[in-house]
Amino acid sequence: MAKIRDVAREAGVAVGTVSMVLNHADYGSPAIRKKVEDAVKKLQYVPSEMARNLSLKRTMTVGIIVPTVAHPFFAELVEALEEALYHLGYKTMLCCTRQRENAEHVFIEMLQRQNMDGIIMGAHSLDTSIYQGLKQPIIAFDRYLSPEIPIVHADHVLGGRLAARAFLQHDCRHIVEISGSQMVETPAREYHQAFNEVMHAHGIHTDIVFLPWNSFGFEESVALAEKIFDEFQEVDGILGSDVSVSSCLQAAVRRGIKVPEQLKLVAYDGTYITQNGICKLTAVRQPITELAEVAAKKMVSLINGTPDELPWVVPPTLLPGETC
Amino acid sequence: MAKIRDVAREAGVAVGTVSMVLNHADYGSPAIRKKVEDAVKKLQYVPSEMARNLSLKRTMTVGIIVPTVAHPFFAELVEALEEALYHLGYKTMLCCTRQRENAEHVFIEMLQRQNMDGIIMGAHSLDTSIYQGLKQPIIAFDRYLSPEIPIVHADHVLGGRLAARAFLQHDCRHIVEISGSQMVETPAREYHQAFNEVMHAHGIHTDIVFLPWNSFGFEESVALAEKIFDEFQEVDGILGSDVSVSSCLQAAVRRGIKVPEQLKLVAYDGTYITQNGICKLTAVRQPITELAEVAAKKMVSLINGTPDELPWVVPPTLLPGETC
DNA sequence: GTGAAAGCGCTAACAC
DNA sequence: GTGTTAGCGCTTTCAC
Repeated sequence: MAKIRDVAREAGVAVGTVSMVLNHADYGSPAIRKKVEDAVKKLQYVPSEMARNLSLKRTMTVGIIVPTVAHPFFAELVEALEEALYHLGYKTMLCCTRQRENAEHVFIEMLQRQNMDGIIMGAHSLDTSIYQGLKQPIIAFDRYLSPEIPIVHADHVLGGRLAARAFLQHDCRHIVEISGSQMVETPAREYHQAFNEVMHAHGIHTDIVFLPWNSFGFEESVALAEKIFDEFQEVDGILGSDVSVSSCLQAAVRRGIKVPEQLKLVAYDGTYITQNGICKLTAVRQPITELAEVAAKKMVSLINGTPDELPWVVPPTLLPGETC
Repeated sequence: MAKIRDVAREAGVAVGTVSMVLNHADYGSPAIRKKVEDAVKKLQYVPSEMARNLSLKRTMTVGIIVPTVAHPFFAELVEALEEALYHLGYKTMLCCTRQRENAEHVFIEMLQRQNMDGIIMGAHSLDTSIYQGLKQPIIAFDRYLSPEIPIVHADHVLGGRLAARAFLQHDCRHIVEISGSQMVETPAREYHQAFNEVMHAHGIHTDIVFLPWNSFGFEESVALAEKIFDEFQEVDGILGSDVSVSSCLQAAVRRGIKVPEQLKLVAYDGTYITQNGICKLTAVRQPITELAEVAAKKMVSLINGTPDELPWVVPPTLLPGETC
């Protein structure tokens, strides 16, 4: 493996010159540049990123922590983040914590070891104390981790109102809301509050049921759907995440409940699964791509210490469908 | 940020001693070890991974290239790989190529720059020439990339026969197979061959339709499902990937076609979506977790130059369901 | 067992 | 402009 010294020798210039030519497009005379480039080609020289990292004290790598990637929302999120980071010149390190609770500690430690320039945290975290006093850049995605950690999220108050507006166009009397675990501190909780406010102002009854902690599989969701139909016989509207609501749709089909005639459904998230089921689900779409772009850009700003003016909150939209 | 020199000074020992104590559990007297450990704690010393990498010429990082992560199969695969690599002490770098064709070049270059110790390649690749003459460890996942690149995959011949056996228990006369693009060189193609052999031996008619190149969305799959029902009115069995077949199931429900009475369905992959739809899909399950473990272990063996005896091919199983 | 010192390969400041 | 050189922080050989 050729190193920079070999290139310098081959080109008949100094090491520093090679480095400058390679890293600064406006350095050196055309003649010198050509000599260096020829030498690089001849020796098939590829600079060592590790040495570069050590010298520059950065890795151009951002870590993403999510509970799982086998879930439509996180899958879209991770893909969008990876894409956004890539275009900003950053690589993506992935950590899925669902199967091992301690993994986030390890990942945070990796951040400290400077293996990564920053972390975008999209996983639930019960123990937020690890984040206290961390100097390195962290951005939370739709999670309250600690007062100092900035957080990117959709405008869930608007989201809740959009969902409410959808239901209000019809004549629902009893709406069941499916929520994530109460243990998780997330802004997403606000959409239920905003939704309830509107519904109660209109005298509509709402019940709320909770998914278990750290539940991202379909199994729990299917089970919960069945339970809802068993417990709330008179339910005529359901609001919940894509996965929850699509499970409800399927359960409804199995039970011969007609959607949207007897039951209205609104999914919160609007990932690809709302568009490709038995029918298109009416959904509040979280602007995942935009959120990912904001998170990525904010992260780069944080790393470079160059603040930007991007808003931390992005508005969701209503995706019309056939279920409400 | 404390460095190793500070720790050495604090502990009253030499730099080399600190390094040895930290990296070799059996080095040094208990007294010395304690002195070092105390100093580490006092200074909150965290070793720099970058410096370590440069010295050791390795990164303990493996890259994973997939077309997308917003697809059940790849989502499960990536998660399983990340998990397996984690337990082997490796970090996971993620690259999704669906949205940018050139990304795999960049990733391969990163491999050369020693940013990663190896790559597990799960993406399609039309231009396999980049892989020629690469010295660094690459493992292909269910893809033929180049003769020298080893490949981990399920036993698709067995998979095809399992699918055939499922259909043969019923009285199908006309089966449509949905296949990935013909442009992709993958062992997975073999399951169609094996399946056809058995079916034709039993005098059963089969047709095959192809998904477009690089198609991993549900949209294409839904469109194809509709097309199949339009074109092949007398179809009474469908075999294809999870996504394709679940799209067919939904299209069938919309058209009032009774499953399994009028139409038998077998999904090839057996990801979580086969278990949580309108009904459980009968499926040939690719052993994703095992495949990921094999790939991860093989990768580590390749990196360390310590060959193992694990088989490269893992048998699939039949997941009983309600659709065949 | 311990300390000094030579790398690992690159970057950038500093003289020429 | 160009060449020299001192780091970046750690690992590990090699004398003591």
